[in-house]
Amino acid sequence: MRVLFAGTPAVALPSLEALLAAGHEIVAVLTRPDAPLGRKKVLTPSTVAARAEELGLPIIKADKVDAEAVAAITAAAPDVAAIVAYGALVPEPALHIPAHGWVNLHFSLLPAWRGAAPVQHAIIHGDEVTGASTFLLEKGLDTGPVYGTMTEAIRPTDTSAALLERLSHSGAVLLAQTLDGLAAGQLAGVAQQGEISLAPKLRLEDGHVRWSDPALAINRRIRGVSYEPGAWTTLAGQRFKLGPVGMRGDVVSLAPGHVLVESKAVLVGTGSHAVELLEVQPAGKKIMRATDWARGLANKEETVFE
RNA sequence: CGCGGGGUGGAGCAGUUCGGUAGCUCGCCGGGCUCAUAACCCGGAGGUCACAGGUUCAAAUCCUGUCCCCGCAA
Repeated sequence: MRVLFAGTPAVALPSLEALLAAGHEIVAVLTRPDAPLGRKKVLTPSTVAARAEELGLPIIKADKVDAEAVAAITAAAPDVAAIVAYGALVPEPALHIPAHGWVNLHFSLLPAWRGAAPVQHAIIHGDEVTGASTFLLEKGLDTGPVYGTMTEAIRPTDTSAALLERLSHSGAVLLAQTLDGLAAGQLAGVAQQGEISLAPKLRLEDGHVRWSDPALAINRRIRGVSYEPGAWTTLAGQRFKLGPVGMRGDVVSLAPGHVLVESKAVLVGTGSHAVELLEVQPAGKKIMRATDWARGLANKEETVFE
């Protein structure tokens, strides 16, 4: 089929590759415009744009599907649009350009975790299983009929970044299969059934660790917000970033936020038992092992996170 | 010129206010103790103190400029 591929970040890349490998004709790639990246604000093309460039595919750069984008898409005359983490909503009129509509690869088992950050919310919520779904895009947010799903176990140490990486590959296979099914005319969408939950985009504040929370909740929150927007606490009023932590159920006497430096481990008290810090990043410093950070601490006994 | 922190042996830091050739906790190498060890004891290697210029008898430390890293904000 003639496919319009819409996607922006690295997580969309496996899907693009899978569709090409499956023999679909990518008539155009819709992606978000180059954005300033990092402190130096270097204008950088999206991951998808960069790859599409290499492949010599026609690229449509738009931060939203406006009249100009609609014209470009129409001109490309796709039979179907495949959309994976494009980064903006597709307005109603554009949904009807391809005969088969827009097929979205979403990283949850719909109707669970509708929204921009399904993987993150699944981890924070403590789900043991998640997955990916392909469905027909319609006006409502992630509400369309589902074409196919695949499941993926959430490992106890999974960060959103790691889980999303796995899902981006397994989901790509699902997306390719879905398009194959549509091309063969053998696939019909099924209305979403089950408990609905919402997964709005995470804010910086979502990464703020509350030490009075139970260790398990803290562990999940940190993994859920890693790599973006990142977990943090404060130390002496300054931002202190946290990598995933280990669980130390044997230490229950440490007050929330208080730090205990052992010879080979750095522990922090929570509302339940202690957690072990593994990688940390104090303000103004590079990311470092928690044990290294603790080595340079002036007064270890008085170190308390707010 | 958005605000701020920082560049000191392999790692994390102290020392910079009040100049006088470098210290702490580790790691590493060798030896010892031990059934054994991430524990302990003894010894050792390793640093042009980011870079350049300046002041001075003398600069990690004072002055000027440059590069790089990071937190915040956008």
